[in-house]
Amino acid sequence: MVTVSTLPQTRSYHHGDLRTALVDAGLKALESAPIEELSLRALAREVGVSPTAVYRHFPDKQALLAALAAEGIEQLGQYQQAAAAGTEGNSDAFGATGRAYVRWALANPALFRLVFGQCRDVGPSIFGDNLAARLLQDRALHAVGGDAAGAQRLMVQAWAVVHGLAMLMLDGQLPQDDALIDRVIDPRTLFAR
Amino acid sequence: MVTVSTLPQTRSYHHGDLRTALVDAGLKALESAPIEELSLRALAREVGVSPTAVYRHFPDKQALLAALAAEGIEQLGQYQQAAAAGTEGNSDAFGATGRAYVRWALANPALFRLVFGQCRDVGPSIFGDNLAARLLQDRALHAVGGDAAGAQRLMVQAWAVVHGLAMLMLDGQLPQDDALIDRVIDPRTLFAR
DNA sequence: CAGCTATGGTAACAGTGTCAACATTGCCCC
DNA sequence: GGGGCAATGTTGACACTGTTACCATAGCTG
Repeated sequence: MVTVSTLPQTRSYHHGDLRTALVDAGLKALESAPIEELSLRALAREVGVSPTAVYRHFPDKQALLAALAAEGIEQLGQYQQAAAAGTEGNSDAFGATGRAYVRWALANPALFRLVFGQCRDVGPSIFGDNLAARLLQDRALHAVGGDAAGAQRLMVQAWAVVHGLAMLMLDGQLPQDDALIDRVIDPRTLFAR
Repeated sequence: MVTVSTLPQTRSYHHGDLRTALVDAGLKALESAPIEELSLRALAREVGVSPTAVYRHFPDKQALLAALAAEGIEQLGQYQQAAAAGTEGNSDAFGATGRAYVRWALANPALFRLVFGQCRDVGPSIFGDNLAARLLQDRALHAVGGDAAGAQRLMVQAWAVVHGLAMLMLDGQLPQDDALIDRVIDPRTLFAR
């Protein structure tokens, strides 16, 4: 997504596509600042519009944040899907998508936090109906020998490891070390077979 | 900690022990409201003091939050230690402290978030020099057969699972189901031996 | 072209963190 | 015991925030 729309040169009274301009500005802001420092007025200023114009497109700040989070989910999903695509049938597909999850989080800290702080049901969005999700589910089923409950458990365990590692690294509790990611997310040592 | 100090009945100009009163009020506020809704002025109002009196004891809001986080670390550490105490020598000491970690997080959501969002180096505080920590390290060493690097990896993996599960449950991504905690944090299925 | 509706702007309000200047108090030392 | 000083608390103000009520513009539709 992120249709840049940097063409409001016509400086007319109406902006043209304020909504996506705000979302884009928000995403850009989140690249270099934490969520708490994201202000509606600053965004409006950035886009060259009055503070209250935002309210023609979002009922409140929460709604804008939700829109940003939706973009984040989309991007994370695509990133995971891309990571999984290269490893079809590979026995390490599970690990590959997990490492992609963590790397995306480290690359987009504020957006990652926003996604999980703002959205309910991210799980279905990520583990839902897409390539990466089906790969994971298949692999989980194989790993536990066709036991559905066991596969469910394995999925949650995997999600927890990956999410926890990302969070601990984002919060500075663990070094953001690429090699550490590989060492921790290693299906050979992580889960009992 | 949490020395209640509810004895400012003398209504003198000076409060007596404003600092701990503010910390206590902050901890109480975090029991029923998220961090973003915690305001210096509200806290001062609660304690019966002018907004700027806070600045005689904390250089800024960040410092107050840090003090609250320190209390949180203390409490979490004690809770873990208590959980580990009952399982000395037990083969499930590892799992027991992990489940305690998650349960404490669910019981103190805002404080848990504050601890990990505010403090650097929580790891050393928790895995440092205390009963729970030594239990964990011993158990990790035994599990991997005396290999120090392997034990380190196991510790990080365990922390990640536990932290991730707590976060996902706090953020509503997974149901806050007690049975689910037990199912996920199960050393028999979690780590390869 | 008239007018309605979508979109944008102005002014204002309550609330926030923070600073500078002033007030009060408890305590130490002569 | 009294003087003075440092610790502690207060007042007033500033810049900023999200949000609302009301007004202005402009683009589409009849």
